[in-house]
Amino acid sequence: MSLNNELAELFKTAAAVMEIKGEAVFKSIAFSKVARLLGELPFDIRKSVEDGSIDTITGIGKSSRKIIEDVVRTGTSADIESLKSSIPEGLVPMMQIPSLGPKTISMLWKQRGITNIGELTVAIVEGKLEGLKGLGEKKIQSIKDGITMLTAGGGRIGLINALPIAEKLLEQVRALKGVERAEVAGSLRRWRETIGDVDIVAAVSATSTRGHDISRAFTKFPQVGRVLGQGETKSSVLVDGGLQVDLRIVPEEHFGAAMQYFTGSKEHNVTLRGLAQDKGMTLNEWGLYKLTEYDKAKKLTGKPPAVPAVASRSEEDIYEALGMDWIPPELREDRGEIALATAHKVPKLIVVKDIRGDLHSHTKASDGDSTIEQMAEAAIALGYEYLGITDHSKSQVIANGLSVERLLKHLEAIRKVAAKIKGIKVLASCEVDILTDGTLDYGDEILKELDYVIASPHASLKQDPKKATDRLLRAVDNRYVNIIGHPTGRKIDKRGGLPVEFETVFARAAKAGVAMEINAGWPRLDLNDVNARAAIAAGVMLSVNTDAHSISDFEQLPLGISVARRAGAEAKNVINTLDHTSLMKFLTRKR
DNA sequence: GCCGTTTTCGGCCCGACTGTTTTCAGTCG
Repeated sequence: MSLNNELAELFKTAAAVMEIKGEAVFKSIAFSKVARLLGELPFDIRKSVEDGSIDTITGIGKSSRKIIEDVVRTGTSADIESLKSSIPEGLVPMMQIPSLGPKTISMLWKQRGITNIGELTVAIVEGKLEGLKGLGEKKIQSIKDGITMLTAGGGRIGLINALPIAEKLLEQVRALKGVERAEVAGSLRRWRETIGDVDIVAAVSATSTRGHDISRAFTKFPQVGRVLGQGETKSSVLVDGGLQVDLRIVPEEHFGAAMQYFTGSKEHNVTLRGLAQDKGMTLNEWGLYKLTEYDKAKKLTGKPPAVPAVASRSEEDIYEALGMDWIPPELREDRGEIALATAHKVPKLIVVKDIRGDLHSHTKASDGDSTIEQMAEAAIALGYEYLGITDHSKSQVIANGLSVERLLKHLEAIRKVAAKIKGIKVLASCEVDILTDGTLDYGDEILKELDYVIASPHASLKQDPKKATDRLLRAVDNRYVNIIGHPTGRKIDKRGGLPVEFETVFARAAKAGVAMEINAGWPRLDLNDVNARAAIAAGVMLSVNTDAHSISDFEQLPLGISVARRAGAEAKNVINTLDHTSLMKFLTRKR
């Protein structure tokens, strides 16, 4: 784990400890913010400590800075250690249990001596929680269920698995009587790589009283396994497979506000609501309101009041009323997008249709399922101008990598297809392994025979940062290398991949004219959004490819595009939006 | 704990739902 991530974990733990101890909530919020910040920093925090620029990072104050400096210099922080040792270690992981929060954990500890999830499980089974204030039969049951869900590996599921489930449910919701329109919100709308739950917002006409019926009908869908909650405006269920799905029902005039609110992210919304306050307004799931009117009415009724909203019908209205451009959901992570929107400088994000060809694909020659012709025909059907055939190199024995002899024959076969087939340029290339020390799997005398070269790490993905960084640098330096494929080799939920110091690699790649791939194949999505964002900032070109091993794999392109969009990429940042002539200019300028 | 062209002190986002409550605390997103 990188130092940034280690520190992020440290601050996360510290925040949890403070919550359990019941310290001022804003302290733990501040530490949570520092944790998130560190996890997303595109550079090594060590550098900021050394050159003093840590002072300029908003969110890191005096206390956090001391903790970070201590850890950088000595490997540990006395402040954090004493905080951690002030409560039993096992209490912190209990925070992961759904429906169990800091207050209850603290009570369980003080009144029943429970200090970890195991003891809690035993206490429930033995009926030792009875008689505790606020813990009735149902609450205990929901804690029990929460533990089961957590230990079953519960939590987030992959984007690729959530998409079809959500699509089906959306269709069913739209078909319900009284529903005027419905859309998916939440992290799925933001295309996060993993999804905690699916959020669906449904609009009913302003005069409709069908909220309850719709809510009820939703909980009766055939794929619903369990109903977690059901109200007039909101229902939560678990569908088969354990995924939580929330439905919110709002009058149509509040649809935009509800979509904005439930799309999140939470951090984006918190910042936005702070901004609304600065402007004398308040923003909630019902709309944007003038604070004076809203407060006055709320004091009278004690409830969210029915005063006219400044904006609520569409998201565009809300952002506009706050003085900014509408922000694409993929950017709503509080990573600077609100400042951009206020300055009217929101990037015109790349879309799937901008892509003119795929530069990473496999055939039967190595470990693909289809022939060169089949892949080319599929690419034509997608409207592509070009397709790069990039089978594996000789070290990928498991993937039937090509020996030099087989490669030369394969190149001939590709060129034969290229000459014959109309309507697409088929490029003869290869996905060449970047070996452990950064040398490539073929010598230059072979590489120069290829139209271009994509070089990727496949094995030895547990190197230390220095070795991993040098490995990629050496590949970037090769005069024939044009693209670094899936630069870290990570697989979502399976392995972390190489701990590359990307600041260094990106600087070199920008200078050398080497593109970095966003591999759209699940579960790679590599580079990820944060690294791709840093690449763009460093002036590096990206290449979004599917790494297709069969013609159906081309369909995964939207996943890669979503990563590019989350990184703030425009078409001009991605080489395979170029027409064929411009692309070849890019690919040959190093030679 | 962090922040500041209204503030170095006094703020800091907001509502729904649940359960166990006779008016609210805890949790969640």
